[in-house]
Amino acid sequence: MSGKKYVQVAVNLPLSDVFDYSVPDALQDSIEIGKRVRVPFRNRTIVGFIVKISEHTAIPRTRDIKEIIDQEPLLSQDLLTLTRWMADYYFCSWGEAIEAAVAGPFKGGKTFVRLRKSTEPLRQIKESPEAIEHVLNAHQDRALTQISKCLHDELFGVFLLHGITASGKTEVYFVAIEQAFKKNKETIVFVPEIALTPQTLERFINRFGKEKVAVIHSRLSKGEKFLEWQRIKQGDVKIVIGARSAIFSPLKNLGLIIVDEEHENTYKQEDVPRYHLVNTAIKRAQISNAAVILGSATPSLESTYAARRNEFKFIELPQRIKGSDLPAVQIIDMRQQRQRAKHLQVLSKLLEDHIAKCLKNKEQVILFLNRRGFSTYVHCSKCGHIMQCPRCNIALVYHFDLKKLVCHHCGYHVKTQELCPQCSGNYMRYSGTGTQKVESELHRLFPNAKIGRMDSDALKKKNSHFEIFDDFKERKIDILIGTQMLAKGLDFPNVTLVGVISADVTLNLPDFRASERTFSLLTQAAGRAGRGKTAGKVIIQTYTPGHYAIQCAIKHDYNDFYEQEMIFRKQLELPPYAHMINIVLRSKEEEKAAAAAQALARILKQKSNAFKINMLGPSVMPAAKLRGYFRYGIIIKDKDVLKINAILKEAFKSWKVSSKVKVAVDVDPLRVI
DNA sequence: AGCACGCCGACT
DNA sequence: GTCGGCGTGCTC
Repeated sequence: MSGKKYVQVAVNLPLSDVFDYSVPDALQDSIEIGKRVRVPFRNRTIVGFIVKISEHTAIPRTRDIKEIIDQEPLLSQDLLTLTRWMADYYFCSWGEAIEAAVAGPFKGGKTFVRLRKSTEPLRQIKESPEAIEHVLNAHQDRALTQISKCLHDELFGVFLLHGITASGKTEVYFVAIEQAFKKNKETIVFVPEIALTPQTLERFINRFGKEKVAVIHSRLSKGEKFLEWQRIKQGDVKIVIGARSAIFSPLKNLGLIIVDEEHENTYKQEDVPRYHLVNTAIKRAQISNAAVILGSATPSLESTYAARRNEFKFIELPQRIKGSDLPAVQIIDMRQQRQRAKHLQVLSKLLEDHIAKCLKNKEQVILFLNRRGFSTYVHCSKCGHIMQCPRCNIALVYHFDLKKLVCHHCGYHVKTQELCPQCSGNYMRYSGTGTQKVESELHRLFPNAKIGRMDSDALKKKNSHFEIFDDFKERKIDILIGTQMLAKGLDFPNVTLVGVISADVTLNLPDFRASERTFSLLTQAAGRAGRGKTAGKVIIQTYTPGHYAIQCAIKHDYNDFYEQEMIFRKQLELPPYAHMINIVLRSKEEEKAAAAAQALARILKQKSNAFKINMLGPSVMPAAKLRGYFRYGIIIKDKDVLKINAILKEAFKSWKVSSKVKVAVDVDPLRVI
């Protein structure tokens, strides 16, 4: 006869503690770690997760569990361990981390989703297994020798696969997956959301068969997500392809994790828990003794730094697989263009001529501009009034199709008006260039060309991610203009010219990663050119041609860029030399946010006597006002995130934040905005 | 995060 | 008197 049992329950609230509950006799036999329960919480009932079962409790008066929701545990011990680590590292509660790990259809305590046969995510994809000949070149072969050893020994290890664009990284992935499969181990493959196209999935399915592959991404319905989750849980699936959240797939014998385009910023979750997939994937692999392959043509500085310190094993694919050369990159100094023409041009003469030549040769063109809309800046030339977002105080962007001014931060929009709201003068000027203006300029210059636009605005309208890509692939479009989403890993063999309308847009952002972003974007963009038989050409327009991010991109020289950028990072003690923890305090009342930030800073300063905390601020955030909130920030830089988090936890315990002030902690932020 | 409790001013 | 706005504290 066993005694009374207690369970520790984690709840999806920003409360750091777990809560002890007693188990009524009737439920004694069904309690299990990883199951969800309904528990009384003050005057309401909430859903929580059982994380521990014990015979004792330190709590004087526990309340009974009301109900056990699941027949089977929703989360394995491995995933509980992973989420516990996430909570510690990314400064959230265990319950919040677990909630992120629970698949869509189970959110909010939901139990069952009735599934129809028709909701099979891969149904549209035609299976056409071909006998592809997998001839690996010497570099690929060498890469695999190292990875194979790790897979064979079933040991944890991280490989950084630095392969230039079109160097055959995917084939390396495929063979590694096969080797894991031979060991009866499963693989998770991460690709940036945009690459989760039918074309990508087709490659995997043709290689491994529909039965073994599951797909997880945000566009699946709840029913589809449930179906995929269930297939994985039952052990039917050997390969999961997905976006970020696939890291929580309920695989039992995880052997390999592949993160393609590991430098991508979509791998960082922007809301709680603010985890980075690469870091989290490495942790999960460590828990499961699995191998990790991080692949990129432009690895993050963090990853290269880790590789140089032998924390990751470094593998290089320095040649394009078909032997074609990397495209020639030419810079156009827009300062001189400006002197020549009175009017500020969108396209330089040279770029215009090259486009014309391509069109004549029936070749395709991709143009990049990392800015949506038509005019990015609207002001009154009489009184100087600038049209700004009232909630964010940043310039509104004119959208031609909507005839509206739009805030790209918060989505606020107003109809355009003829007269200046300040002086009522009729002198409103529209300046600055967005993708829509480039599109209209192209129509003017090349009236016979078929022109497509690919940015988040265009996608909303088309409601399909792939239609434009398909049209482009089938050559129904001659010139495709788009934002950075166009640069990512896509393969259009008939593209011979890539033009970057302005390399300065990303370079001039108030962001310590601006150079890294620019170099990466330019390199990736250049990689879209000349993937077929005809050699490619890349033209970059810029006002800062001497900048090393641009100069290194021309030379396709990652290492040179790395060395130069690391000097700057070292001087300012920026990542990867230290981790950053960004604390943002926001309030609708500016003084409250400022006061709270100062109070927190004072407490941290006191603690810094004992712990040596390297703290910046409190200071007004670069985007000081956002969505109507005034924002103050404190940045802490340290090599040891867990140590800082422990100190922060202490600080928050001893200090009560006013309910009018909201606090957000972002560990390893991509940008400090 | 919610929600209750308790303290103040203002209004039928 | 009592409605309600807001600061404070607690949730096993």
